[in-house]
Amino acid sequence: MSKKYSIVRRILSQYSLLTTQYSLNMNFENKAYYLKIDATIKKIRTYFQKQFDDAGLDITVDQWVVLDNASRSEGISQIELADLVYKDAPTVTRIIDLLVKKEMVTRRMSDTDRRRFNICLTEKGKAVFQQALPLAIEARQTGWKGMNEKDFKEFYRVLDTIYENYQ
Amino acid sequence: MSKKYSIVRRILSQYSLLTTQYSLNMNFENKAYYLKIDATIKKIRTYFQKQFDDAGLDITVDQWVVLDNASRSEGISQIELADLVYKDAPTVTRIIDLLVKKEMVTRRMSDTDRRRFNICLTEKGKAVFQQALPLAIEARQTGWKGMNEKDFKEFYRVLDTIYENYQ
DNA sequence: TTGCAATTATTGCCAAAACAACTATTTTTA
DNA sequence: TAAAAATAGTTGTTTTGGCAATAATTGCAA
Repeated sequence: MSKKYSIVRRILSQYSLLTTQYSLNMNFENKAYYLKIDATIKKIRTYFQKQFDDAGLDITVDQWVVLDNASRSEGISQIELADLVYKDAPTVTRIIDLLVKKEMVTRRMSDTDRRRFNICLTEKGKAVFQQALPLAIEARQTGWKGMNEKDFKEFYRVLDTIYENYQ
Repeated sequence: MSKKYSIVRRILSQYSLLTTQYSLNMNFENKAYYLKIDATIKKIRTYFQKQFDDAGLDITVDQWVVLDNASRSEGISQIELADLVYKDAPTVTRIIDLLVKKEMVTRRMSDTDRRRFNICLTEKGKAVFQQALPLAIEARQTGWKGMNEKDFKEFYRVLDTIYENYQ
Protein backbone atom coordinates (compact mmCIF):
# COMPACT_ATOMS: atom_id res chain seq x y z
CA MET A 1 0.00 0.00 0.00
CA SER A 2 2.26 2.82 1.17
CA LYS A 3 5.20 0.60 0.25
CA LYS A 4 6.02 2.50 -2.90
CA TYR A 5 6.10 5.80 -1.11
CA SER A 6 8.29 4.65 1.72
CA ILE A 7 10.73 3.59 -0.98
CA VAL A 8 10.64 7.12 -2.33
CA ARG A 9 11.24 8.46 1.13
CA ARG A 10 14.09 6.04 1.61
CA ILE A 11 15.76 7.20 -1.58
CA LEU A 12 15.33 10.84 -0.65
CA SER A 13 16.67 10.03 2.78
CA GLN A 14 19.72 8.34 1.30
CA TYR A 15 20.32 11.34 -0.85
CA SER A 16 20.32 13.64 2.14
CA LEU A 17 22.47 11.13 3.96
CA LEU A 18 24.93 11.29 1.14
CA THR A 19 25.01 15.06 1.05
CA THR A 20 25.29 15.54 4.77
CA GLN A 21 27.29 12.60 5.97
CA TYR A 22 29.74 12.36 3.11
CA SER A 23 30.25 16.08 2.84
CA LEU A 24 33.86 16.94 2.30
CA ASN A 25 34.21 19.75 4.76
CA MET A 26 33.98 17.36 7.68
CA ASN A 27 36.85 15.54 9.25
CA PHE A 28 36.32 11.92 8.30
CA GLU A 29 36.56 10.63 11.87
CA ASN A 30 33.53 12.67 12.71
CA LYS A 31 31.24 10.98 10.26
CA ALA A 32 28.63 8.83 11.94
CA TYR A 33 29.54 5.30 10.94
CA TYR A 34 27.32 4.02 13.71
CA LEU A 35 24.16 4.86 11.78
CA LYS A 36 25.59 3.38 8.61
CA ILE A 37 26.42 0.06 10.25
CA ASP A 38 23.05 0.07 11.99
CA ALA A 39 21.22 0.62 8.70
CA THR A 40 23.18 -2.18 7.04
CA ILE A 41 22.57 -4.73 9.76
CA LYS A 42 18.85 -3.95 9.65
CA LYS A 43 18.83 -4.45 5.91
CA ILE A 44 20.57 -7.81 6.19
CA ARG A 45 18.24 -8.92 8.96
CA THR A 46 15.14 -7.95 7.00
CA TYR A 47 16.32 -9.83 3.93
CA PHE A 48 17.11 -12.98 5.90
CA GLN A 49 13.73 -12.80 7.60
CA LYS A 50 11.94 -12.46 4.29
CA GLN A 51 13.69 -15.55 2.94
CA PHE A 52 12.60 -17.55 5.96
CA ASP A 53 9.05 -16.20 5.81
CA ASP A 54 8.71 -16.87 2.10
CA ALA A 55 9.87 -20.44 2.63
CA GLY A 56 7.21 -20.85 5.31
CA LEU A 57 9.77 -21.35 8.05
CA ASP A 58 8.43 -20.37 11.46
CA ILE A 59 11.70 -18.90 12.71
CA THR A 60 13.18 -15.46 13.37
CA VAL A 61 16.70 -14.44 12.40
CA ASP A 62 17.90 -14.52 16.00
CA GLN A 63 16.33 -17.91 16.53
CA TRP A 64 18.09 -19.07 13.38
CA VAL A 65 21.45 -17.85 14.65
CA VAL A 66 20.97 -19.77 17.89
CA LEU A 67 19.70 -22.88 16.11
CA ASP A 68 22.61 -22.74 13.67
CA ASN A 69 25.20 -22.53 16.42
CA ALA A 70 23.49 -25.15 18.57
CA SER A 71 23.41 -27.54 15.64
CA ARG A 72 27.16 -27.27 15.25
CA SER A 73 27.84 -28.11 18.92
CA GLU A 74 25.64 -30.94 20.17
CA GLY A 75 24.87 -30.47 23.85
CA ILE A 76 26.27 -26.95 24.15
CA SER A 77 25.34 -24.96 27.25
CA GLN A 78 23.30 -21.77 27.11
CA ILE A 79 26.19 -19.63 28.28
CA GLU A 80 28.51 -21.03 25.62
CA LEU A 81 25.80 -20.38 23.08
CA ALA A 82 25.45 -16.82 24.39
CA ASP A 83 29.12 -16.16 23.73
CA LEU A 84 29.01 -17.63 20.26
CA VAL A 85 26.06 -15.48 19.18
CA TYR A 86 27.02 -12.29 21.08
CA LYS A 87 23.89 -12.25 23.18
CA ASP A 88 23.57 -12.17 26.95
CA ALA A 89 22.33 -15.07 29.05
CA PRO A 90 18.77 -13.78 29.58
CA THR A 91 18.32 -13.24 25.86
CA VAL A 92 19.49 -16.76 25.09
CA THR A 93 17.22 -18.15 27.81
CA ARG A 94 14.24 -16.54 26.12
CA ILE A 95 15.20 -17.56 22.61
CA ILE A 96 15.69 -21.14 23.81
CA ASP A 97 12.28 -20.91 25.52
CA LEU A 98 10.74 -20.09 22.16
CA LEU A 99 12.68 -22.80 20.33
CA VAL A 100 11.60 -25.32 22.97
CA LYS A 101 7.99 -24.18 22.61
CA LYS A 102 8.30 -24.71 18.86
CA GLU A 103 9.79 -28.14 19.60
CA MET A 104 12.99 -27.41 17.70
CA VAL A 105 15.38 -27.90 20.63
CA THR A 106 15.36 -29.60 24.03
CA ARG A 107 17.03 -28.74 27.32
CA ARG A 108 18.74 -31.83 28.72
CA MET A 109 20.05 -31.61 32.27
CA SER A 110 23.81 -32.06 32.27
CA ASP A 111 25.06 -35.22 33.98
CA THR A 112 28.15 -33.56 35.39
CA ASP A 113 26.89 -30.08 36.28
CA ARG A 114 23.37 -29.66 37.56
CA ARG A 115 23.36 -25.92 36.91
CA ARG A 116 23.75 -26.50 33.25
CA PHE A 117 21.54 -27.57 30.36
CA ASN A 118 22.75 -29.35 27.28
CA ILE A 119 20.92 -27.93 24.29
CA CYS A 120 20.05 -30.44 21.58
CA LEU A 121 18.14 -30.11 18.34
CA THR A 122 15.03 -32.23 17.93
CA GLU A 123 14.24 -33.95 14.65
CA LYS A 124 12.04 -30.99 13.80
CA GLY A 125 14.87 -28.64 14.70
CA LYS A 126 17.23 -30.52 12.42
CA ALA A 127 14.71 -30.40 9.61
CA VAL A 128 14.22 -26.64 9.99
CA PHE A 129 17.98 -26.19 10.10
CA GLN A 130 18.38 -28.14 6.86
CA GLN A 131 15.73 -26.02 5.18
CA ALA A 132 17.07 -22.71 6.46
CA LEU A 133 20.76 -23.33 5.83
CA PRO A 134 20.72 -22.96 2.03
CA LEU A 135 18.56 -19.85 2.38
CA ALA A 136 21.06 -18.35 4.81
CA ILE A 137 23.98 -19.18 2.56
CA GLU A 138 22.21 -17.70 -0.44
CA ALA A 139 21.31 -14.57 1.54
CA ARG A 140 24.90 -14.17 2.62
CA GLN A 141 26.17 -14.45 -0.92
CA THR A 142 23.54 -12.04 -2.17
CA GLY A 143 24.82 -9.42 0.23
CA TRP A 144 28.40 -9.94 -0.80
CA LYS A 145 27.78 -9.78 -4.56
CA GLY A 146 30.32 -7.74 -6.51
CA MET A 147 32.99 -7.92 -3.83
CA ASN A 148 36.06 -10.08 -3.44
CA GLU A 149 38.13 -11.69 -0.73
CA LYS A 150 40.34 -8.65 -0.33
CA ASP A 151 37.26 -6.52 0.38
CA PHE A 152 36.22 -9.12 2.88
CA LYS A 153 39.52 -9.08 4.72
CA GLU A 154 39.66 -5.28 4.79
CA PHE A 155 36.08 -5.16 6.02
CA TYR A 156 36.78 -7.65 8.79
CA ARG A 157 39.92 -5.80 9.73
CA VAL A 158 37.97 -2.56 10.22
CA LEU A 159 35.22 -4.30 12.19
CA ASP A 160 37.82 -6.04 14.35
CA THR A 161 39.64 -2.77 14.94
CA ILE A 162 36.48 -0.95 15.98
CA TYR A 163 35.63 -3.84 18.29
CA GLU A 164 39.07 -3.81 19.86
CA ASN A 165 39.09 -0.03 20.19
CA TYR A 166 36.10 -0.30 22.51
CA GLN A 167 37.52 -3.11 24.68
CA MET B 1 31.35 -9.40 39.99
CA SER B 2 31.18 -11.94 37.17
CA LYS B 3 32.61 -9.27 34.88
CA LYS B 4 36.10 -10.72 34.87
CA TYR B 5 34.85 -14.13 33.91
CA SER B 6 32.60 -12.99 31.17
CA ILE B 7 35.68 -11.31 29.70
CA VAL B 8 37.45 -14.66 29.81
CA ARG B 9 34.47 -16.27 28.07
CA ARG B 10 34.43 -13.50 25.52
CA ILE B 11 38.09 -14.05 24.68
CA LEU B 12 37.59 -17.80 24.42
CA SER B 13 34.56 -17.18 22.27
CA GLN B 14 36.53 -14.89 19.98
CA TYR B 15 39.21 -17.50 19.71
CA SER B 16 36.73 -20.11 18.55
CA LEU B 17 35.21 -17.52 16.24
CA LEU B 18 38.61 -17.01 14.68
CA THR B 19 39.28 -20.68 14.24
CA THR B 20 35.90 -21.57 12.84
CA GLN B 21 34.84 -18.52 10.93
CA TYR B 22 38.20 -17.51 9.51
CA SER B 23 39.25 -21.04 8.63
CA LEU B 24 40.86 -21.22 5.24
CA ASN B 25 39.01 -24.19 3.87
CA MET B 26 35.81 -22.17 3.54
CA ASN B 27 34.81 -20.10 0.60
CA PHE B 28 35.03 -16.54 1.83
CA GLU B 29 31.51 -15.67 0.70
CA ASN B 30 30.19 -18.22 3.13
CA LYS B 31 31.65 -16.64 6.20
CA ALA B 32 29.01 -15.14 8.44
CA TYR B 33 29.65 -11.44 8.31
CA TYR B 34 26.20 -10.83 9.75
CA LEU B 35 27.29 -11.93 13.21
CA LYS B 36 30.45 -9.87 12.96
CA ILE B 37 28.59 -6.69 12.09
CA ASP B 38 26.01 -7.42 14.76
CA ALA B 39 28.73 -7.87 17.40
CA THR B 40 30.39 -4.63 16.36
CA ILE B 41 27.25 -2.53 16.45
CA LYS B 42 26.43 -3.88 19.91
CA LYS B 43 29.91 -2.97 21.07
CA ILE B 44 29.59 0.58 19.75
CA ARG B 45 26.16 0.97 21.28
CA THR B 46 27.32 -0.23 24.68
CA TYR B 47 30.27 2.17 24.68
CA PHE B 48 28.12 5.16 23.73
CA GLN B 49 25.60 4.25 26.41
CA LYS B 50 28.31 4.01 29.04
CA GLN B 51 29.59 7.47 28.15
CA PHE B 52 26.09 8.90 28.52
CA ASP B 53 25.48 7.02 31.77
CA ASP B 54 28.81 8.06 33.28
CA ALA B 55 28.05 11.69 32.44
CA GLY B 56 24.71 11.34 34.23
CA LEU B 57 22.75 11.94 31.04
CA ASP B 58 19.30 10.36 31.20
CA ILE B 59 19.22 9.28 27.56
CA THR B 60 19.55 6.07 25.55
CA VAL B 61 21.58 5.73 22.38
CA ASP B 62 18.49 5.57 20.19
CA GLN B 63 17.02 8.59 21.92
CA TRP B 64 20.31 10.38 21.32
CA VAL B 65 20.22 9.55 17.62
CA VAL B 66 16.71 10.99 17.36
CA LEU B 67 17.56 14.04 19.45
CA ASP B 68 20.69 14.66 17.40
CA ASN B 69 18.81 14.53 14.10
CA ALA B 70 15.89 16.58 15.42
CA SER B 71 18.29 19.25 16.64
CA ARG B 72 19.73 19.63 13.17
CA SER B 73 16.29 20.15 11.57
CA GLU B 74 14.06 22.42 13.61
CA GLY B 75 10.42 21.41 13.21
CA ILE B 76 11.10 18.15 11.38
CA SER B 77 8.20 15.68 11.11
CA GLN B 78 8.29 12.25 12.69
CA ILE B 79 8.31 10.46 9.36
CA GLU B 80 11.24 12.53 8.11
CA LEU B 81 13.01 11.74 11.34
CA ALA B 82 12.22 8.06 10.86
CA ASP B 83 13.96 8.07 7.50
CA LEU B 84 17.00 9.89 8.80
CA VAL B 85 17.56 7.45 11.63
CA TYR B 86 16.55 4.26 9.78
CA LYS B 87 13.68 3.46 12.12
CA ASP B 88 10.02 2.90 11.30
CA ALA B 89 7.22 5.29 12.22
CA PRO B 90 5.95 3.39 15.28
CA THR B 91 9.44 3.21 16.74
CA VAL B 92 9.93 6.95 16.28
CA THR B 93 6.52 7.63 17.80
CA ARG B 94 7.55 5.79 20.93
CA ILE B 95 11.00 7.32 21.16
CA ILE B 96 9.45 10.78 20.79
CA ASP B 97 6.93 9.82 23.48
CA LEU B 98 9.82 9.15 25.83
CA LEU B 99 11.66 12.32 24.86
CA VAL B 100 8.47 14.31 25.42
CA LYS B 101 8.01 12.65 28.81
CA LYS B 102 11.56 13.67 29.68
CA GLU B 103 10.71 17.19 28.46
CA MET B 104 13.50 17.21 25.90
CA VAL B 105 11.32 17.73 22.83
CA THR B 106 7.81 18.98 22.08
CA ARG B 107 5.26 18.03 19.45
CA ARG B 108 3.92 21.18 17.81
CA MET B 109 0.94 20.76 15.51
CA SER B 110 1.89 21.80 12.00
CA ASP B 111 0.13 24.94 10.71
CA THR B 112 -0.14 23.62 7.17
CA ASP B 113 -0.82 19.92 7.69
CA ARG B 114 -2.93 18.79 10.59
CA ARG B 115 -1.72 15.20 10.34
CA ARG B 116 1.78 16.27 11.08
CA PHE B 117 3.80 17.28 14.14
CA ASN B 118 6.78 19.57 14.12
CA ILE B 119 9.34 18.23 16.53
CA CYS B 120 11.27 20.86 18.44
CA LEU B 121 13.89 20.63 21.17
CA THR B 122 13.09 22.25 24.48
CA GLU B 123 15.71 24.20 26.40
CA LYS B 124 16.39 21.04 28.38
CA GLY B 125 16.66 19.07 25.14
CA LYS B 126 19.18 21.56 23.78
CA ALA B 127 21.18 21.38 27.00
CA VAL B 128 21.27 17.58 26.89
CA PHE B 129 22.28 17.74 23.23
CA GLN B 130 25.14 20.09 24.04
CA GLN B 131 26.35 17.80 26.78
CA ALA B 132 26.02 14.62 24.75
CA LEU B 133 27.54 15.87 21.52
CA PRO B 134 31.19 15.96 22.62
CA LEU B 135 30.76 12.53 24.19
CA ALA B 136 29.38 11.17 20.92
CA ILE B 137 32.19 12.71 18.92
CA GLU B 138 34.78 11.34 21.31
CA ALA B 139 33.16 7.90 21.22
CA ARG B 140 33.17 7.93 17.42
CA GLN B 141 36.84 8.84 17.30
CA THR B 142 37.68 6.19 19.88
CA GLY B 143 36.16 3.53 17.66
CA TRP B 144 38.07 4.72 14.64
CA LYS B 145 41.48 4.90 16.33
CA GLY B 146 44.35 3.53 14.26
CA MET B 147 42.52 3.81 10.96
CA ASN B 148 42.68 6.36 8.18
CA GLU B 149 40.44 7.95 5.61
CA LYS B 150 41.15 5.25 3.03
CA ASP B 151 39.95 2.61 5.50
CA PHE B 152 36.89 4.72 6.03
CA LYS B 153 36.08 4.98 2.35
CA GLU B 154 36.64 1.27 1.77
CA PHE B 155 34.49 0.44 4.77
CA TYR B 156 31.67 2.68 3.59
CA ARG B 157 31.92 1.24 0.10
CA VAL B 158 31.43 -2.29 1.43
CA LEU B 159 28.52 -1.25 3.65
CA ASP B 160 26.93 0.62 0.75
CA THR B 161 27.38 -2.37 -1.52
CA ILE B 162 25.80 -4.78 0.94
CA TYR B 163 22.92 -2.34 1.41
CA GLU B 164 22.41 -2.01 -2.32
CA ASN B 165 22.67 -5.75 -2.88
CA TYR B 166 19.62 -6.23 -0.71
CA GLN B 167 17.52 -3.51 -2.36
C1' DT C 1 35.51 -29.16 55.58
C1' DT C 2 33.39 -25.03 55.95
C1' DG C 3 32.62 -20.66 53.81
C1' DC C 4 33.09 -17.57 50.12
C1' DA C 5 33.56 -16.73 45.31
C1' DA C 6 32.21 -17.97 40.91
C1' DT C 7 29.11 -19.96 37.53
C1' DT C 8 24.62 -21.27 35.11
C1' DA C 9 20.36 -20.14 34.34
C1' DT C 10 16.02 -17.54 35.32
C1' DT C 11 12.93 -13.57 36.13
C1' DG C 12 11.60 -8.71 36.02
C1' DC C 13 11.83 -4.24 34.04
C1' DC C 14 12.15 -1.01 30.40
C1' DA C 15 13.59 0.28 25.67
C1' DA C 16 13.50 -0.78 20.94
C1' DA C 17 12.36 -3.47 16.22
C1' DA C 18 9.24 -5.23 12.97
C1' DC C 19 4.79 -5.71 11.37
C1' DA C 20 -0.21 -5.16 10.97
C1' DA C 21 -4.23 -2.59 11.72
C1' DC C 22 -6.23 1.67 12.55
C1' DT C 23 -7.66 7.01 12.66
C1' DA C 24 -7.43 11.30 10.78
C1' DT C 25 -6.10 14.08 7.45
C1' DT C 26 -4.51 15.58 2.63
C1' DT C 27 -3.91 14.77 -2.27
C1' DT C 28 -5.14 12.78 -6.50
C1' DT C 29 -8.15 11.52 -10.10
C1' DA C 30 -12.11 10.48 -12.44
C1' DT D 1 -16.56 17.83 -6.42
C1' DA D 2 -16.99 13.15 -4.68
C1' DA D 3 -14.51 8.93 -4.29
C1' DA D 4 -10.21 6.74 -3.97
C1' DA D 5 -5.43 6.81 -2.90
C1' DA D 6 -1.82 8.35 -0.22
C1' DT D 7 0.23 10.20 3.96
C1' DA D 8 1.26 11.17 9.14
C1' DG D 9 0.86 9.35 13.14
C1' DT D 10 -0.84 5.92 16.86
C1' DT D 11 -1.74 1.47 19.09
C1' DG D 12 -1.21 -3.55 19.75
C1' DT D 13 1.53 -7.77 19.66
C1' DT D 14 5.64 -10.41 19.69
C1' DT D 15 10.61 -10.65 19.85
C1' DT D 16 15.09 -9.00 21.29
C1' DG D 17 18.60 -6.19 24.19
C1' DG D 18 20.65 -4.63 28.40
C1' DC D 19 20.80 -4.50 33.12
C1' DA D 20 19.95 -5.90 37.93
C1' DA D 21 18.61 -9.28 41.10
C1' DT D 22 17.95 -13.97 42.36
C1' DA D 23 18.26 -19.25 43.10
C1' DA D 24 20.82 -23.23 42.70
C1' DT D 25 25.02 -25.40 42.16
C1' DT D 26 30.02 -25.86 41.89
C1' DG D 27 34.92 -24.69 42.90
C1' DC D 28 38.40 -22.91 45.73
C1' DA D 29 40.89 -21.40 49.78
C1' DA D 30 41.67 -20.96 54.53
